[in-house]
Amino acid sequence: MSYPFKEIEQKWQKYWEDNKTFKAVDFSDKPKYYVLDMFPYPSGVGLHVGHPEGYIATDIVARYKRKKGFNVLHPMGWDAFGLPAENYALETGTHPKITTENNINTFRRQIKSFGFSYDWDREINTTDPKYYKWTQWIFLQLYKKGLVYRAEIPVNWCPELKTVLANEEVINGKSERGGHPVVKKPMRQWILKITAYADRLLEDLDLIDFPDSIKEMQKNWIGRSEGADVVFKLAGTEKTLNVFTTRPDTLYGATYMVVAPEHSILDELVPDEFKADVKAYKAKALMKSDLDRTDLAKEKTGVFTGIYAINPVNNRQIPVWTSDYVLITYGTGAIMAVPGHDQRDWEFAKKFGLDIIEVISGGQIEKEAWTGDGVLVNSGILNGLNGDEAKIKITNWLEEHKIGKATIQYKLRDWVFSRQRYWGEPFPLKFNDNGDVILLEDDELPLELPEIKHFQPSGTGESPLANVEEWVNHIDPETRERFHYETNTMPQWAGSCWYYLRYIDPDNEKEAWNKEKEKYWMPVDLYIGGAEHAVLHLLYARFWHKVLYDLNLVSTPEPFMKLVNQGMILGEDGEKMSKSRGNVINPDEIIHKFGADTFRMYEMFMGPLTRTKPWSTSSIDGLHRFLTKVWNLIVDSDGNVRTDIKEVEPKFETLILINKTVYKVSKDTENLHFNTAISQFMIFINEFSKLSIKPKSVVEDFINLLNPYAPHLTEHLWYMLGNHDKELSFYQLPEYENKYLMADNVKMAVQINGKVRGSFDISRDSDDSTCIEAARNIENVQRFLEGKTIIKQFVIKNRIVSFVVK
RNA sequence: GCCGAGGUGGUGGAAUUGGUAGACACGCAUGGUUGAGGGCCAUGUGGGCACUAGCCUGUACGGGUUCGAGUCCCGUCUUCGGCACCA
Repeated sequence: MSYPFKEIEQKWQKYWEDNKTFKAVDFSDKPKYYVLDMFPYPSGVGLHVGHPEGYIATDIVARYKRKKGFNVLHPMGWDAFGLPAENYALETGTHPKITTENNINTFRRQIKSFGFSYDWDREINTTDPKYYKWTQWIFLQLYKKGLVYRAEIPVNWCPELKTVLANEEVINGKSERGGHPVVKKPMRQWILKITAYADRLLEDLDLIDFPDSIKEMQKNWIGRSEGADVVFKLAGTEKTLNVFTTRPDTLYGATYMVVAPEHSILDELVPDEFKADVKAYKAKALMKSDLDRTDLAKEKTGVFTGIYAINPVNNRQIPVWTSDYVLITYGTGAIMAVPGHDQRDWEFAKKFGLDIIEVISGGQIEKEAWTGDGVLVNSGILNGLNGDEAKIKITNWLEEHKIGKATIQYKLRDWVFSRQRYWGEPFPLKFNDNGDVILLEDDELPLELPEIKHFQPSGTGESPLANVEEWVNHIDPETRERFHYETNTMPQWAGSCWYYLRYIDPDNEKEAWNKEKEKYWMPVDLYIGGAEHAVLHLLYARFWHKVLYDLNLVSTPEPFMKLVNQGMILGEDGEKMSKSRGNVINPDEIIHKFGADTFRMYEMFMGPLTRTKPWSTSSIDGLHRFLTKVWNLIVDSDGNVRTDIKEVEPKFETLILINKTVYKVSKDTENLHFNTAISQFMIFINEFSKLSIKPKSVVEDFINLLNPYAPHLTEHLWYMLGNHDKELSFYQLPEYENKYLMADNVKMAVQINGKVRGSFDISRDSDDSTCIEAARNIENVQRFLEGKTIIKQFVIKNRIVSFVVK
């Protein structure tokens, strides 16, 4: 059995599109609700079943909220810059623009087949010059605010492919394509000063409702740690060596120092007899690929530099080593090593025979470093204090002597914002022959990508744009001054950092968005997408938003109030879906066979939205059966409304059933517990279909309630039932009445020593003695009470009568 | 190694503040409808003993608190996600 879903779904999708049913209106007396999906990258393989999971969830919420009286903004667009289209162009010569357009058309068609209530008039595309004009404009605002700089940064250079690779293209130190070795090579890059916002990105996590795991990941990524900077004098020179430490309390235990192989003192101060060793070590460390680094993680390496530092607290001379376990990118690129109380330093000291001194009691430092708490020993002025006291005392001491101060360090690094690629936003700036940076004026935007035919990298690591002589170089027609454009482009994150703002005012040609509209729609109330964007996208977008907030361009400190990650959908074999495993499910086929409404309900019924769960094609039958039952409840075999649906007053039990359903579905929908809401729909149908006469008002309430989940079928049935004045999508949802939620009778269980020995029906809120009386009357209960002494008896209202016996 | 989230029937999964574990669905079994198949309807379905009322046992494993634990506490194992020498 089935029902004519194909006709119904086509009919209503066309109706909604023709009538722009779901157009979001700017400004309204109604409260607003902004529900956002992470927009997709339109890949060549089309939509897979994981994509729609989040989209279905947001669509149910959007439709639900609309029917609860909210003015809903629910948009969709395309994050279309990126590597795959460019790599495809390299292989086939097809321009990324063409590929992108084709892919978008496929994605749009597929997404529309689900009947989502997007306002398609707000569709955006990050590769559209009308869109990236404003991405460039925002970059200029960041630049003018002093948040952009250029620096030599090591990038992933693949000599074989003659190109620079993104981190995600490097797997275990080799290129994803071809498996060629990848090395670090310094190149000049544009960098955004995200570290300037580290503290606020951290603190403001408190303002937003994100999953704990995501907050935790962002916290770790930002990696704030409190400690102190300490200045060490170097023996025999006026130079000093600065370190950052989180354990200033262990300063007396510092027996040597380590600098990163890239540290500048290695170029200046190494005595001649050590130069060769140090140079060799540095060369080896720099040549190391990522693969080697992780492989060698266990065994410490390093060389003595011949330099000595002086521990300021005890004037002890300690050797300075260099080792790649100290990172140039964190802190000052140098550490004071306290082998007694840091495991890495301990291992290094053991290997190279350096002194290990105990300064915190409690451990056995001959066996391993002691990182726990304890009382300070062998520590001069700190002896006898505990760790926290010692930290404060020594930090004050350092500050008094002007050789240190309390500091906060972040793991977060500035954001390398350029890519040596064609298919991205060009930077809105140019250079004159002196190399000065000249920002483009607003009226020169967008700086469009030139049309090109060859996408080969230049061979020097520059982007393919470097080959386009006529685009790169130009001469000012008036001043005859020569300029050249930047050939790097922006990373894929750029467009997705602010797209949620463009939806608010997508056609605005004068400004990125209108401020009044921004004030009306922002912030995003609910944002749903995959957990793979836990850190980067969400952190970058939050960063841009905060900058825009400081520039008074947006009205909220955070862009997304509530974030939910949908779980991954696995193949039927419980493995991740992939072409190679052959377990990929094509949503087109499922919709063709069962219809969009069935697909929507199935994916929501599978389990909690946030959990990973395997696909099961046979389970879809159950949902299709359910919708067919709904159809058959109302429509007879001739296609007419059944005659047992009558305009009669519902019986009390029927009112209980529908009110319970309204209550449960409303509550579950608001909490995104779609699976249990659907279960309640099924319970309703199973009970209700037993009635010989079906009250029309109850049928209508049910159809109304089901609408956000199965919009096509319900819209159709609603119309069949004779409601022609307006779409069901705009009817208010039914409300429940409390008096029907509490049944008059309750079923209570009887426990003896905690085991259930029977149950009985009794009127709600009966007093304790009545309940005990009823419980004692049960035969099986009597059997267990016989010959026993009752020590205790009590009643949990409307639930349990409990006897404790001996 | 560290951080985070999980572990409930053959399967996906339900279970207010601790209060009748397994809702709902898939699958399976039996019966009905049908020329047959499919579909649909009915009944049953954690394991075990009785198979009628009922009893024992059971939510990764081992302890504990409680009249009562999937839920709370301690320990262990395990799966998934993230980070990875961050001083």
